[in-house]
Amino acid sequence: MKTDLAALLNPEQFEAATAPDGPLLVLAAAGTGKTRTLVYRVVHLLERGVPAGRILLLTFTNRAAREMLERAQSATLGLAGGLWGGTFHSVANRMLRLHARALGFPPDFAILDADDQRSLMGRVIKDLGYKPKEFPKREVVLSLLSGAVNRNVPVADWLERRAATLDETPEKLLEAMDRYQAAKRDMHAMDFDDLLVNGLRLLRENDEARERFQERFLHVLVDEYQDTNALQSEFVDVLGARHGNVSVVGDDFQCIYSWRGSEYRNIMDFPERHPGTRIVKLERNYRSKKPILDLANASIAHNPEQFPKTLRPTREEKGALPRLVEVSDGRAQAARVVELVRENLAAGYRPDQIAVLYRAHYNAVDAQLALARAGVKYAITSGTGFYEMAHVKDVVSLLRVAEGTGDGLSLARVLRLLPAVGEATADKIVRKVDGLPDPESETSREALAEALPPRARVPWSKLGEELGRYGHKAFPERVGDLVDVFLDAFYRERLRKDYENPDERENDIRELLADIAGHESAKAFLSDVALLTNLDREAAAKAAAGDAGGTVLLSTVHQAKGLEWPVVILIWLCEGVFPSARALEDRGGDDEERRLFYVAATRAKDRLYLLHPTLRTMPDGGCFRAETSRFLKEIPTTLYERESVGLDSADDWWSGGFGARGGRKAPVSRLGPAGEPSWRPGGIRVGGVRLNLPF
DNA sequence: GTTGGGAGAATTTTT
DNA sequence: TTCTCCCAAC
Repeated sequence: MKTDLAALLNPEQFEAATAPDGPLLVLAAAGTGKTRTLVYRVVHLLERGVPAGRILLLTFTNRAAREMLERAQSATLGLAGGLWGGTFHSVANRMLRLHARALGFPPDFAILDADDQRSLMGRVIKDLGYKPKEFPKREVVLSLLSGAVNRNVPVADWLERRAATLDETPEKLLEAMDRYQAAKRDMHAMDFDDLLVNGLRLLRENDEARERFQERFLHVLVDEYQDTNALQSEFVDVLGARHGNVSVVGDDFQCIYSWRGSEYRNIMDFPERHPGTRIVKLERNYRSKKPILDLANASIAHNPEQFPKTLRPTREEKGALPRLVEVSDGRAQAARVVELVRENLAAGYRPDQIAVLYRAHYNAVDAQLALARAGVKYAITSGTGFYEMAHVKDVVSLLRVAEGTGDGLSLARVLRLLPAVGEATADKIVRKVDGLPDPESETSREALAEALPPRARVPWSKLGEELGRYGHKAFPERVGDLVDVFLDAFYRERLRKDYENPDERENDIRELLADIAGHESAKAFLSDVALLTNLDREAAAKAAAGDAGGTVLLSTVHQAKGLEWPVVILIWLCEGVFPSARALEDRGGDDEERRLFYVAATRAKDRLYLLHPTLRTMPDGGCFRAETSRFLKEIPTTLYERESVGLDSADDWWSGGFGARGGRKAPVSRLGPAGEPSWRPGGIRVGGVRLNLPF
């Protein structure tokens, strides 16, 4: 029985979902059922008889891919099995694993995450003989390189364009970048950008691979197309060239990734690059009440150069005006957030119907603290993901060594965990064993042990013996055994010495083991561990928690994209924070920040709160006046109501009554709390998301 | 070469 | 507050 799409979709959505073969561009404003339409297009294709294996669905987050696949799967009673869906990075990864040799890589090439990239670049710069202060920071060099790569521009040209911002000659920068690229190649490793670059190169240069995938994918569908960069749009074009069935969905208003090379012009140029494109516009908003849309529309109207588009509300019930809340400073803001959360809970909303959104992770600190103290359950999407945490990466490196897929980096990482072994010793050994010891060979292990300082030999031999047995045990037990020995031999002690929360970290490792056991094999886990993000673990953790009402979510606006909540509390609407001062330095930065504000506002269904502190405190304890965000000032005052919470409501912290902190009548120059963390946070961790309490 | 203490800086967004 | 870097002592 076929799904009755006409009954489920409005006429425009229906047109998009059931459009005949050929290129299709769906311009979908926020909350107009974009994802729904794309899901039902997949459903339509499947029910029309297109085999799932011949459909490719590209998204920007794994979460989006998973959600869409699940929905398609249930709508078609399982027809969607075998459909390829995922981020550009993960799909490229999948293709590269199948054809790695064609590009001179082994199929089990490693993927460097941001942290690996940093250390590799740091090493390159050091090897070139620069002292840390003589050369731009490794992050700067990496981001320049990435900027060029993602725009598909020669690095030299890109450096020339950025000449004004450079502290070093292009020649020296290029030298460091070349060395970095060569080092990756020597290690048979790719970084995130390489997945895109090499994925595209594979399709362009390797006839077999190109034929295979072009033929295979009868339909290519792309979500959030406005966020594609030069590499990604070409990737789509090449894949779709054979059958010409490329369906893309996007909203130029919501392009918020141009800092990493996204080109919203891709979406405007799509019809030119794909002659015969059918264009469908979705403008009926099903999400937000009218006052929220009015505010969002008024804000985005300040941006030049967009496809003209107006969100039309379908929810005609009279909603409350968005409320602008002025507070004295970050702590008062946090207190107000708690009150607003409580008010809305009292009004009948569940915790998971409320979100607190902000520009940057660190903006969440105050609110987090206040919610924790108030006993409100919340979850937070933090900056460092589970798989990026040092102790998790230590274990992953160990696994790489055991599986024999390790490179010098992972061996060095494991060795450095031994007592009395530092960078130099580890490097010496890695060079000696040429990056890859044979864990099964006793002589190889002994040779390695000889190079170790005496203190490290006993712990190493314990681990070495287990490594020797590793290959003879079954998965996943062998992983558990290995990690147990690793912990007992020396790692537990290391955790105790280096960190304040060794037990929590050991728990993370147990969690990691459970995760690994959920995979088909250790190798399968290793091949995509770098691509797993904290968002992926979110749903799993939520399901595991099994909370009926869920939790209030704290999130950056970027990570909130594509999601919606009845109640949205947007904080830190100050000049320099939102819009971010750094972002404003870039060309078009103002526009992009405004799009980000638009995304934030359109997450709200019923109620939108816009908070802005009038004071900002600095890390050193000083403070200064914070200008109201331009995004608030440029909106007609009739579009929101104003509530002022002056210093009086912040009096409690002033007099020390703020929670159990034990107040101090602090002068303005020292607002930082001075108490010790004697309480436990009331929040939960979501997936890899850790509560990093600042004190 | 390693380790630990102390000084100084610091906060954009993500695959 | 934490992170990073630098320097002196083992």
